[in-house]
Amino acid sequence: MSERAVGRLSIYRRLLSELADGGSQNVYSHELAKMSGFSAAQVRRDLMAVGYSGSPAKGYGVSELVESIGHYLDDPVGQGVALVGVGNLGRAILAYFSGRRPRLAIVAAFDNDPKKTGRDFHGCRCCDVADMVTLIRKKRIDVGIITVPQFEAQEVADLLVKGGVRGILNFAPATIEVPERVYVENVDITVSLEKVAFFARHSRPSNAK
Amino acid sequence: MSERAVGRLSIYRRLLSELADGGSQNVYSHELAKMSGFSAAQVRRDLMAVGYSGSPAKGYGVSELVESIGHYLDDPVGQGVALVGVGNLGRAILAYFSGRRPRLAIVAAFDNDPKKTGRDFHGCRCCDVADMVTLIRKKRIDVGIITVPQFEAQEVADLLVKGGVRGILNFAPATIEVPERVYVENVDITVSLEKVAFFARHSRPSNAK
DNA sequence: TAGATTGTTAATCGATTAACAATC
DNA sequence: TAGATTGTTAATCGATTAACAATC
Repeated sequence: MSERAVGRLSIYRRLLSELADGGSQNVYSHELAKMSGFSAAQVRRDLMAVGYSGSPAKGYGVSELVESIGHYLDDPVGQGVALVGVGNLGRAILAYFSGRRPRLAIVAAFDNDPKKTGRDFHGCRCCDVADMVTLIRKKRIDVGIITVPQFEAQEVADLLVKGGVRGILNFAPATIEVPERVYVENVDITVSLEKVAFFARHSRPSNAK
Repeated sequence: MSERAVGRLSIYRRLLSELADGGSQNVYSHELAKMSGFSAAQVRRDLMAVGYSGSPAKGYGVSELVESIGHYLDDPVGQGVALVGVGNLGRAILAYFSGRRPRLAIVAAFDNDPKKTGRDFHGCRCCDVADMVTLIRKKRIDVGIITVPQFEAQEVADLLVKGGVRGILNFAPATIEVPERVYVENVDITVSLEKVAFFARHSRPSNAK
C-alpha cells in the first residue's frame, strides 16, 4: 500500500468517526468523496484494500468500516510513541494526542532542559534525554517524534534509532540520516508555507490531495 | 511546476543556505542529491526549471543558485501571512518564522481569547478575530495559517477567504471547503503519525521523499 | 585530450481515472 | 424489474528514472 493511500485511510477514519458521532449508520462512496475531497472511485479502491465490502443497496456500514480501517492501520498490540523536544510544538502535539488513540499513545517525552525534566506535560512525564535509549528499550517504543531545533535533530535521531525505534516523524527542518529499515516522515513547516505562498500566486494544480 | 517540485526547491534552498554559511562556493548535483535524499537527476531537472545553469567544470554556484530559487519561489514584492489561533502550535510557528523570511513574514496574528488579544507574541501583535477581514484587506495579506481547533477551522477559513487570502496552510484536522481559486495545504499531524506508525511495522516504500 | 558533469530526451514506473459488469 | 452503487479491469496521466549527447 502506498504512503498516500495510508494517509487517505487515516482521513476516512476521522470522517467516519464524525459520521458515527452524528448517528449515521451507512455511507456511500460519493458521500465520503465529497467530505474528503478525493474521487468516489478512489474512495472505493481504498476501502476495497482494507478488506471491507459495502453493498450496492446500503453503501458501507460506518462503524464496521471504522473497525476495518483500524484493523488495517493499527497494530493489534499497540505502538508506543516517544516525543523529543518539549517546546511549544512538542507541547501542542502532547496536548493533541493526550488520550486520543489508545493504540498509538505518546508514552514518553524527553528534553534536556532541567526546568522541564521531571515534570508532567498533558499527562506525559518529561524525562532527561540522557535516559532516552534505556527508556525506549524498556517501554518497547516503536515510533519517535522529533520536535527539537534544526541542529539537534540528527543527534536525537541517532539516539532514537539506537533505542530501536522503527519510524520517525521529524518536525525539524533538517534532513536526518537513518538506517534503511527506519521509516522517516518529514513535516517541514517552512516548505509547506512556501508551497502555499507559491501556489497562492500561480494557478494551482489539482489541489485535491 | 508540480507541488512536489516546489517542495524540493524549498529544501534545496535551505541546504544551499547552509552550504553558503559554511563557505562553499560551488556544489555538484550529486552532492545536493546526497544531502537532500533525492536523485542527482531529479536535482538537475529541478534546478534547470528555475532557469539557472551550472557548468560541467564547477557544478552550480551556491549563492547564485540560492538567488535563482528565490526569484522563482518568492514574490518580488513580498507576501504577508496571517496566523489564526495563538495556541501552542500557533506560538511555535510564530517563534520559528519571526524575522526569518522578509518576503514571507507573518504580519498579523488572531485569536478570540481576550487574554491573548492586544498582546505581542514573538514580535507579532495578536488581534481579535472580529477584526480579521478588515485587517487582512488593509495589510494586503495573501496567505493564511489556521492553527485553531478542528470545529472552528471552517469558520476561520471562510473569514480568511472573505478577506481575500489566496492560499491557506491548514493545521486543523478538518477538511475545509474554499472556492476553487484558493490553494489549500493540509498538515494533519494525526495522519502523519499514523503513516509513520504503519510503515514502522510494514516494509516501507521508497521513503526518499 | 580524458574524465566528469550538465542539459535533455526516451523509457519506465506507479498512481489515478474512466469504464463497465456484477450486485443489491 | 429499474436504478443506483459496488468491485475490478483497462486506459490515462504524470512524475521519476535511465540514457546519452553536449560541454567544460
